[in-house]
Amino acid sequence: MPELPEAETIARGLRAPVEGGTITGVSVLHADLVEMGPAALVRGITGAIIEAVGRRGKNVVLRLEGGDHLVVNLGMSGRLLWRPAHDPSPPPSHPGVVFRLRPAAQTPNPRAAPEGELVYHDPRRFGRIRLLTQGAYRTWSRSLGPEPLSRGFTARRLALELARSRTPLRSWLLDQGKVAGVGNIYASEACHVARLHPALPASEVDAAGARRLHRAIRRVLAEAVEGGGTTLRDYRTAQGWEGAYQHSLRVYGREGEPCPRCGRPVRRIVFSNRSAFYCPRCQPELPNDG
DNA sequence: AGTGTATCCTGCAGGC
DNA sequence: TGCCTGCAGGATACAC
Repeated sequence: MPELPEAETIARGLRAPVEGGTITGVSVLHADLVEMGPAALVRGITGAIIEAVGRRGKNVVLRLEGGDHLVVNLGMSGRLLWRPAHDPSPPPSHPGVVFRLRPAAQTPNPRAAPEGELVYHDPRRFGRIRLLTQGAYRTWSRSLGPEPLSRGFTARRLALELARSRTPLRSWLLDQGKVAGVGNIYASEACHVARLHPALPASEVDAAGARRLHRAIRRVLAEAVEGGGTTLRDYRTAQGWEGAYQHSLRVYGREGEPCPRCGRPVRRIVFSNRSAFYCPRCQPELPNDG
């Protein structure tokens, strides 16, 4: 899934319909999606007002009145879909949890205001929904690395952290404790933009490489947010639309196609059981190769 | 510490 | 058409 740009796009699309709304009911269709169990979720959020919709890493976060946070990790195939009342479009095929909402905008007769639904949809059910108290949320958030699009994510900090690990760069980037929100697609894309081999040990990235990587991560993620995310198969925005960034991918999923920089065929390698895509010419094995 | 493997699941593409 | 295999954006636990 959904990596940072997809979670960000979903969060943005939920703000208008959801913020300020009240959760009037919850239906849990797949209990395995709810970390603390359906009963505790229903008890914990029914009647709560959603104060803000945000994102942390790849997670969509609903901040509730009173300080609790509803954290949604979309796994591989999760969607968060806003369905206005009386929406004529067909309902989601794999609903897992349905939140019924009374919108913030008060009509003259609030009881007449139609409810909408926020549907968590997830065919593979790798996603997880959890309700955290304010303190638990802070603890969880601190376990994640910096937000790559925030000011706290600096080239200097990145260089210092890279130097501490010999794990392959792609694996390092997938570690949510190092940088929050990068997944397999954008890890390959960022490595390509930075001209660093995905299997290069992190500590072998030199100072110039770390500066390029810092810029590349931010550029790729920001571009993908602008494109509304990457739809390969499952991802949709909160409105059910596909993203557009799949048309702008440089190397991910493009084995054998020409590198957009030099024209050499893109290669695919597998390590840690996952594919990485790279250009053998632009991203040589060793930092001072080629 | 880091890596490979397996696990949770379903859907889909490709080969036969 | 149908069966089988492999693969997929994530996260975690385990053995080595």
